[in-house]
Amino acid sequence: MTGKQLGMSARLKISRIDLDQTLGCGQTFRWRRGADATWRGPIGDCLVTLRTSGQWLYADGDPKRKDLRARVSTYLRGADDIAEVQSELSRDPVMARGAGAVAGLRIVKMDEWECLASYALATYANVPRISLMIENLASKYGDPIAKGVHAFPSIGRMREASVAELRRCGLGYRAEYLAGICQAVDEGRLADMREMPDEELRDALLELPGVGEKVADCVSLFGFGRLGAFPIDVWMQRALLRLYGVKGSYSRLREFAAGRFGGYAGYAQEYLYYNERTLSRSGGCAFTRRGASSDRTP
DNA sequence: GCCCAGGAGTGTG
DNA sequence: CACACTCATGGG
Repeated sequence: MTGKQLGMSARLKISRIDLDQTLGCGQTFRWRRGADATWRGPIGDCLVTLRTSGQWLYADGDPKRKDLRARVSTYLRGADDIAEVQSELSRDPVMARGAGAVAGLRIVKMDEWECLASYALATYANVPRISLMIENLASKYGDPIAKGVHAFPSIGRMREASVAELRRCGLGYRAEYLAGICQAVDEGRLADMREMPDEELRDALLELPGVGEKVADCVSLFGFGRLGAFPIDVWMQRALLRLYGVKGSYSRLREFAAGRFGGYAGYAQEYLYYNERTLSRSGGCAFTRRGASSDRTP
């Protein structure tokens, strides 16, 4: 093929979606925002550019992909009923006050393997560095899918790499964990895990080296689409203390969240995470503990 | 230079 | 059960 390809375009209706909230909140690591408010990133082996206009979401991608619309819709969980999510969560007064400000945030549905490997690297590192580690791995082991962009590497391809080689991608001590996960998991195992009930899946993930409760919950939520999962990191500890006055062990906070947020705890978690990390940085907290907006910075 | 980061594993009280 | 310590390294 010679000459520039315009690429295939698809138009989707995904209720209330906000790409900045959804792709910039830190749940996923490979999307980049352009100055024109477009977002570019890989979905599997397809590089996609997204933009919103009015109530429509436009997706541009590889012209050879006939399933671009389906891929994007699945990835952004277009079938989720956000009105119902918001309604359910708003039985909690704190959520009732702030959830509307983040109604455009959707949990993503990442590829299971990409999610597992990515969050295994996400321990004790900030989001920019996690992105760096992943891009290093992709450019070294992933198939090229566009100029300067590589797909996330397959399990098989990454399994062939030595620990020392992985470490050279800047993984630090995480290299051994990733290598161990590659040994313990294959496509068949991931397929089995898709069929497991939530708790069994969580236990299966916890058996993997370098996977603790927080990573297991992230992978359950963003990789396997279990919306009841509630990952707790330092930001969530702060949010739960500040907004609900609760603190304690992981299991204690987890039980609090399950009782308070139910089956959509994953959405509540991401709402609070986004609020704590992004909104409170600029002094514009959507969620407040009590009173309408009395504790906002004027 | 310093502190922090979407923690987990291991050992100890 | 709760802590304390270590792990390796780039970002802000």
